[in-house]
Amino acid sequence: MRMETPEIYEKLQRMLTTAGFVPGQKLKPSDLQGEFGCSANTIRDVLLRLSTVGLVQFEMQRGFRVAESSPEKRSDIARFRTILEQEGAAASMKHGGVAWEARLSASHHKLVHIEKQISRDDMTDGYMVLWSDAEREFHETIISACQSPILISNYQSIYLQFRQQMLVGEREFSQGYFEAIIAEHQSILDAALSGDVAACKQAIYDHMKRNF
Amino acid sequence: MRMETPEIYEKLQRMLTTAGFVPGQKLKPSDLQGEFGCSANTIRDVLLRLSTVGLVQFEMQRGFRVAESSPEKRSDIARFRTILEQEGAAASMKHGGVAWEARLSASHHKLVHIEKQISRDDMTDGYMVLWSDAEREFHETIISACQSPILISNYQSIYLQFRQQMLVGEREFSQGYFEAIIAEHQSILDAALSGDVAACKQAIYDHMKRNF
DNA sequence: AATAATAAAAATTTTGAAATTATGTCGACA
DNA sequence: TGTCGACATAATTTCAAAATTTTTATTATT
Repeated sequence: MRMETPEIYEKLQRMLTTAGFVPGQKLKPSDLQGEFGCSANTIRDVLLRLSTVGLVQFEMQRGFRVAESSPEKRSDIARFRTILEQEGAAASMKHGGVAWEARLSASHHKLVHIEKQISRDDMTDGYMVLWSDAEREFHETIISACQSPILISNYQSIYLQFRQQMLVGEREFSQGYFEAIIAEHQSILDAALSGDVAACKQAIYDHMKRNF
Repeated sequence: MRMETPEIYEKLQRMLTTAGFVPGQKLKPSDLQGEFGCSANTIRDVLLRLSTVGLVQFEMQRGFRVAESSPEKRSDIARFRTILEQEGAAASMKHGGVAWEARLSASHHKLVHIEKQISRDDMTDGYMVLWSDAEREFHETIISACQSPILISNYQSIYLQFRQQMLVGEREFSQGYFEAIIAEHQSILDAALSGDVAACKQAIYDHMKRNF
């Protein structure tokens, strides 16, 4: 299966943040080469880039590994993500305006739709991927009007790392879990639209604190 | 002049954050190859890594350029750095303890020594490099006890980008400039040692706000 | 004279192989 | 029996050249 380099990057990023790989697993360019139909060096380039985003661990002369996972690291990433999302949300509320509120409302609506589906029964893999994308879009929309490209790109990076860490956690995706999440997302939306910055920061904290 | 890959990375990073390059300047692997005595592909690897840290701009099929510089970008980076340093400092004050306070005190002492030298007359290039390193060490020490590896590595990255942006600013390195900076560093130290988190955050803000 | 098309040149990306470095196995010695 | 060292194997890094793409220069056409 022949692929262009940007496709390979996307594909590997998705594999690293959704499934397929075990933390700490070795990533040999010569092995992956066959899977993507390119040379080992092209894989190397891609892995090198993924390593600086934190999804892949790289050591000179020792090759690449899937980033390790630990409770401490999970907690660290969650806390850092909280800081960025709080600051980004506060700035968005300041600069956002009606257009931003509309976009936020829309992305939340899409998210809720999927979450309710899952909350009932449909927890198939396909739906989880859909949910994953919708959740990311909602959270990225929250900070999207912060007028800080740097904060946005750093947030995107940390969000992917967060996703990667959550894979191994294998927390209980029980009924109550999704119902709680639905309520939390609603709280964040309400606070954001109400204009109460402190309340919004608090809602984001409450949403994230289970991962601390 | 033959160099190992890690050396090349260090050297290029320093060149990008101290002098030598014009923002937006093209960085051709085939040109730099001669300078470091290695193949163009090795340079490519290094530039690829530097691009994900934000010091170098990379576009598919269009090669590498020194990161662009603009007042908006400078301001963005300064604001983001402020957020990270404030949060990092607050966490350090919480977890730091005496050992951290001692390290902070020591790095500040070194910094002041150099700054007073510069403030008098000695603004030669060599001293500026010394000051640059001491300033970084002081600021990195402030956040060093925050117990968040992620925050620390992100801070280091943004600090380098900040330095790079400051190169073109060419603000007035006048007498009063350094005297003001000395006072600001002192305020940060005092607040950090006093245990007043809010005051420390304020001092950091006051130190950075000239770049907003 | 200006614009579009074409051709030449330059630069970047990809490749496959060579050189270097790490890893694992086996046997010798304590 | 356990440890250390040498050898063989595997993997990674570096290289130089081929293939692709972009950029520049030239020519033709309106």
